[in-house]
Amino acid sequence: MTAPPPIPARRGATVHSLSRLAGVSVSTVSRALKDDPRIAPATRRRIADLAREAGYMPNVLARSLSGGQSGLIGLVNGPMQNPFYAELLAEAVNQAAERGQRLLILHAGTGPIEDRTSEALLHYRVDGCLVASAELSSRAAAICAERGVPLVMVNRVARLHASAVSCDNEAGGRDVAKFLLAGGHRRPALVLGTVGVSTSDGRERAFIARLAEAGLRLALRLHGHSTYEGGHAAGTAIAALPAGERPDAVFVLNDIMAMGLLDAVREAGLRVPEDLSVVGFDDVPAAARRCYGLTTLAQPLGTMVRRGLDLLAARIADPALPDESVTLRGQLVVRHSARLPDPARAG
Amino acid sequence: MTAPPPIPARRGATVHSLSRLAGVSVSTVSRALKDDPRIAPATRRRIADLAREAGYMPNVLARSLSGGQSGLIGLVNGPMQNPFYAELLAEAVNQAAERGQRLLILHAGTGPIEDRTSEALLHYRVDGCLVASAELSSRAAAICAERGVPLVMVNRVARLHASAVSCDNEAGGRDVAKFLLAGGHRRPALVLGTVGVSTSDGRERAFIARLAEAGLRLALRLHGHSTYEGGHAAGTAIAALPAGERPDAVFVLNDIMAMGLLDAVREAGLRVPEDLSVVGFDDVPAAARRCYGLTTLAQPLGTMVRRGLDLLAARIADPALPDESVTLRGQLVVRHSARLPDPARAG
DNA sequence: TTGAAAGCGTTACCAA
DNA sequence: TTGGTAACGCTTTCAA
Repeated sequence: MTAPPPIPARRGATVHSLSRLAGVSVSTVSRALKDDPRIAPATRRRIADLAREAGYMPNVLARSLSGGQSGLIGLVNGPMQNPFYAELLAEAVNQAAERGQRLLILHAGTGPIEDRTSEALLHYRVDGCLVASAELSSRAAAICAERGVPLVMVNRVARLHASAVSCDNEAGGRDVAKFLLAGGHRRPALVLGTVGVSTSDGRERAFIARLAEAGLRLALRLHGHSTYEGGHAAGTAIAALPAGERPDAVFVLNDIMAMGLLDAVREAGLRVPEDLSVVGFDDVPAAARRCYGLTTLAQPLGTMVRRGLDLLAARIADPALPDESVTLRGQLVVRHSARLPDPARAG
Repeated sequence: MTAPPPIPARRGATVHSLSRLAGVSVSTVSRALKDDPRIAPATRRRIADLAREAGYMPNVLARSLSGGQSGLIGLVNGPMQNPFYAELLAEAVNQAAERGQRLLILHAGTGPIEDRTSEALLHYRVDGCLVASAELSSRAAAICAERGVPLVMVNRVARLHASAVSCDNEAGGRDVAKFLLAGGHRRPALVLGTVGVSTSDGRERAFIARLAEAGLRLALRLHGHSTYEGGHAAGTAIAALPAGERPDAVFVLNDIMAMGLLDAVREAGLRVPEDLSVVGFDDVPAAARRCYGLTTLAQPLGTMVRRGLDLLAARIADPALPDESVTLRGQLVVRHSARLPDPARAG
């Protein structure tokens, strides 16, 4: 009868077990593992080999406990039914991974954030947090500031205790107005999303201001939820207007609503852009599909995320850095949901 | 000259600082904070108050170091351009939050998973991991098994060292075949997504088997990337076929491709469903939009995620539990992208 | 009902 | 170039 085989170490290798195997101290192991130049190359290699064989996996939780960073970036995201947020998430995940950081999703949805959620941000000691949706409560933001957890708003205007990166909403609103005016539209309407979204203000203000310069006023101003359904409802309402009162162009403040609106007005029998021009904002991938062909103001999402992570990284390295806002210029992508400028007139 | 005000504790309250404030030991604080019945109610309340005032935030990293769980669930997700994965993510985030767990996103994209990514799973000591996309390398899976990290495949068939929850792909394929046959289609085609996706096999096999029972064979079998563009390319190819060789129905194995295919065949001038019936799989939200009106086999995504988290929770509690596969029945959602069964014939 | 102390895995400072 | 040791914040066992 043979002795039973030794039970393999269930809990994996640690710097401790490696130090015993290598016959060196834990500090040497720790240093060797992070390629500290002070460790003799031979020792370093030996430990690296041992670590590989043993299937050593550093415990980042322990590492961050010991003064370091967690490598965790929090993300407070908007509703994933909106492809803009889906894309934002994808960008953030991939770009963070390139920097050796991981995304902890704190929220992905509409509506206010539960207290439990905003606290998780602190519980998990994220190194920083990207906020792309419904405002974090000011209390949560204040706690983050107090604790030195940098916050960066993405596609949201700056707030107290947070940096921000967003599209130049004023320029965007103005560009859309200019484009619509050049197209000869005389009865422009505006469709806004969920109230209280900070980016809407700039877009609306600049849009209206530019119209005013041309002596025009808004023919209609509607509010809806920032969803496909919200846009659909707005479109149905517009299509139901008597022809004389109907706007000849609509600026919809985000693409997901613009798509809903487009479907609704077409269902109602209106032709786009002959009867109604539609312009969106965001340039989500689906906007390019033939069944939408949406003219829209593209946000430079990849760059926004990159700059957001940059701001975060800088503040993680030096928490004393002041809040900073960066504004990126978007670009009008012309497709066929809006009447094109008359060459004769524009010429 | 006044003494400078004391610098506030920069690093937040800890069980230690609270114990000093309350004049009790750290163990008492620790216990009081988790409502241990052994602590006198008065003490408990006093400590709770102190904790609130001090803005105490437990450090879950430290907690999990000390033998507990991290509360972190890993997610290896597919490309977010596919609304199916966006929805899956949203479900997972919200349902995990209800269970007091947070999602660590390890991957969100197409293509193989980098080693760094799959290792992060171990580095962060996730309690378990949901895998919804491209296979984790077998090596990673083996390590997880060895380390006792439960894995649950979602919308993927079971693999070694992992539980799984998926839609009944066989039943789904059969249901679609039955529906198409009842609609009088005689030249059915199949469009598959990215090769090697484990769920495709069952759908295809059952679809073909049911056709065979009716004496029919596949008129065409195409492969593409599981993207809108992949579907679009397939649609273009089908529309380019001479009318005599063209299939009269296509079963597209996922909705994102079905939408691309739908747009492509319509662009090419075909009428759906008069010239071609299209049936998808998944039932993503956009499938219901008027411009698609896609008949598709709906996956019970909410339930799939729920059962997935259940499987995980059970294995976190008892790592000795054997792997388990759960199969959920999907449901055909009939819209107007496919010719309806002839009532007389279906009689 | 409460306290003391060990331990979780790492890092970093101070010696050697 | 390497080792010892004290944190980091929390939980838990064992005593009292």
